[in-house]
Amino acid sequence: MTAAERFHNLPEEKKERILSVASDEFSRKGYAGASINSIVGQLGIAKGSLFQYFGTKDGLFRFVFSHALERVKDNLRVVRDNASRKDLSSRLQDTLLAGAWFIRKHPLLYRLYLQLLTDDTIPFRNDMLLALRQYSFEYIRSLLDDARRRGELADHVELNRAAFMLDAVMDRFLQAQAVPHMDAGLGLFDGDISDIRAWIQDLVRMMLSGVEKS
Amino acid sequence: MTAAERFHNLPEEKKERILSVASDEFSRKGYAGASINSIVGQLGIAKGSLFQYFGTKDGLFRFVFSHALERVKDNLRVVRDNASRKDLSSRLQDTLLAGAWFIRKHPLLYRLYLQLLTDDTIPFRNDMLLALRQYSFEYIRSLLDDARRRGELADHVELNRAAFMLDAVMDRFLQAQAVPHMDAGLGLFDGDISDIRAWIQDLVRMMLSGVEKS
Amino acid sequence: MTAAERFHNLPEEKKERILSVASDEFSRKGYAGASINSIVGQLGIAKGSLFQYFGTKDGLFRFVFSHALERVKDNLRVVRDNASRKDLSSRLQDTLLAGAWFIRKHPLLYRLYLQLLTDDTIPFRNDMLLALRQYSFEYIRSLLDDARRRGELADHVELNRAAFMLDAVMDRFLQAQAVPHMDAGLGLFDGDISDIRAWIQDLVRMMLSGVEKS
Amino acid sequence: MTAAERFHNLPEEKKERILSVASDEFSRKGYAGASINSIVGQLGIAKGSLFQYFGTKDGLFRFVFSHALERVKDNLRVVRDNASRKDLSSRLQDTLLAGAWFIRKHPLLYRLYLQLLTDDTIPFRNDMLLALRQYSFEYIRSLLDDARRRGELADHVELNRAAFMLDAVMDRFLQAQAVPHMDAGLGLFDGDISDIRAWIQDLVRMMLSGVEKS
DNA sequence: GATGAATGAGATTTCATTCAT
DNA sequence: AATGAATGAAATCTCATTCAT
Repeated sequence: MTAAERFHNLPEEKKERILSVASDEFSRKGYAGASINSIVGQLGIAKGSLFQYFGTKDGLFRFVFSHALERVKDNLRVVRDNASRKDLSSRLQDTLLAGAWFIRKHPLLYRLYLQLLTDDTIPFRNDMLLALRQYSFEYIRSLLDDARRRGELADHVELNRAAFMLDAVMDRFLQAQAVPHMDAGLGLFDGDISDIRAWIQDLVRMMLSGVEKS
Repeated sequence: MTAAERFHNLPEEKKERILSVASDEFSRKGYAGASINSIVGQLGIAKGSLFQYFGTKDGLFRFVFSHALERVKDNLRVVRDNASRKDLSSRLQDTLLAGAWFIRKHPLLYRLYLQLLTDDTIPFRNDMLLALRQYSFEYIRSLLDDARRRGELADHVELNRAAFMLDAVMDRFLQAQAVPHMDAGLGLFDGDISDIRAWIQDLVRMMLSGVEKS
Repeated sequence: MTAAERFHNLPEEKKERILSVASDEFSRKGYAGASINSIVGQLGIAKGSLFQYFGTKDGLFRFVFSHALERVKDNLRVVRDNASRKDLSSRLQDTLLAGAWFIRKHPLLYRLYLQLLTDDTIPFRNDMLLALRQYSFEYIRSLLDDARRRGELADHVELNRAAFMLDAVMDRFLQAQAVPHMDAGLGLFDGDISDIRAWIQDLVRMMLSGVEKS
Repeated sequence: MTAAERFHNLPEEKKERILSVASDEFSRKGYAGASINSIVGQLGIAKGSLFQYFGTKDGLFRFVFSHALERVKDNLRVVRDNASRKDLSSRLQDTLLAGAWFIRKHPLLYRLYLQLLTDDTIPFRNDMLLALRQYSFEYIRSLLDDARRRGELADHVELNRAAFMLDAVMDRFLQAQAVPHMDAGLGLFDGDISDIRAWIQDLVRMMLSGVEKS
């Protein structure tokens, strides 16, 4: 019986507690800084048990990360299906709103992703990061492809570059929900989720139509 | 004599070598993952010496980070002074070009900054991060304030939000120079620096005037 | 019901598989290096089961070892009975041939014996080792006693010393069948079993020239 | 500075104590059974120090083993030089006597060698074992080559087989000095070293009757 | 009777830090 | 001022063993 299977057989409640504590530890301290001792201490289980479930620290990190990624995909899938008939602006707004809501509910997951950007010591970092960026980029591209087909985009717009820009702004917007100080101390995102609708609308409008006087 | 003073008295060449190796280690492995052993091993100096110069690992990291920040500020100062008379589009282009050039020359410094976003174990992380974002945000705001004064911006544009968007796109653009895979594997930035002028022009045009068919 | 009884009640096929895998593990890695995890992993049975059969790691090792010893005794018994009428030279040759054949068929058992020579941590090691050496030594002594009775030996030959010498040479000859490199890389024993008859004849002739009545 | 160099710089007395305790541990418990904790406990030094000197457990074992091997070679070299003019019988006697004396003085070293025979988990075991057997075998061969040149050997004697036999008997004789019970409980070697001269003479006579020109 | 989850002691190894030379 | 030997806490990981199901 493999390590992963052993974990799978645990009661749902225990699995969730373990994932939650481990996500917290990794997202707060990074891969190298995270401590198995600290995790089992918080969980109140034996050190050996964690290694029965995941084999190594790498194994635990990978499990935590892919679990998080699945959650993100689930979320995006729902958004895409519900919004497939609307115009580009509405779909971007829906995506951002869903993303913000998700991140506020699971702030650790986003921070896990940020670890990937910088930490060379994370095993399989490159694979994980590439998979993630491709997933996000291709989602945006599919929205733009639809928009072009419907004639919503100016002719001169090159889709890869536009996708890059939209991805960047949306990603930073989401980052600001999870990482303190990313709004430069302006307190832009301290309120509850309803306050950010106006932000989202304005952001999408600026991206789509610019800021210059015409 | 304090630790910092001891470091200050070293020959310039040695100081540079120490900073360079330490930056490399921290930016690659993060704060927790970095190893003093590895640093002194690469440098070929005694472990005790490093502690004479910086007191603790924290002290070393802080010194490395603030040194990097000073370099970034130097760079931006030059850009600002040289470009103060141009219009918003030109100034953004100049900034992005200078940033890209800087990051390609000092890729480690940017990765150091990314560490700050995620690692709670970094001492004084919050202070450092806030200082950094404020510096960047205020730079963009000053560009926008000038543009409004000159009547270059549409009336409805709210400056904080616009600054946020510009900051986001530009930051991601710079990120893509330093972190592999951030361009989703499209190889957008593999060429040399002259290849990205077209990118920068298009990016700035999209930010300022949008992508939608008018 | 005792642990041993529980094992005894298992189907013959299963018992053999367990003994074979355990012998392999112990003979390869020594007592301390052997891992119960590895054994049950290879067997595909539950860890708890092994402890039901043998109680402890010690118990398993002791069982494996005495089982092996019984096999050796069985083999020698057959040789002794079949060869009781021949002269010393023929009986030594028969013994060596039977020994070589046995070791090629059960190489692990011989290596198990070698473990005993060195590993203080093996439980009851001294008892086991003494029993084994006595068994072997007395077998040789009995051959020599017969030879003296038949007048095959020179008068000056002291039987204990002669037994020691014969035991030594024969043991090393057998060792060379089981342990790679004991022939100093000459490849003396790489061929199949028929190739070693000449070796055996020559070895016995050299040994006996020293003790036989001329 | 490498680990080995660090050890080299220690005061002679300390180095000897460390080697002695480590040899004892390895030779008593085997590679896997030996415990770094136990070694540093006996030495009264910090665990980290041992790793500064030898890097890993493997490194420590290898150092201990090659140190032991050098001692053996030193011993043999002295014997060979002092005895080069004598006939085969005298030289074998000298070798055995020197070997017995050496083993009684350093019983651990011989037991270290026995570990090699059986333990697959010892790093570089095959290389070490082959080197050792070749060294021993070639020493015997050189004695026999000399003897043949001097016309001391019967024509029919094949040198490899004769070397094998001599090596075997002598090795077992030495083994009996270091491993209790190898004399089958007869107490043959319990006395002091002078008692074994008679043994040696008789052993050599028996061995050579088989190979010498009559 | 068989299972395998749980355990926690103990294994090897790394680390930042101190301090005598 | 520079060194690097010494340290011991803490890291990851393995292990034999127990016991409820």
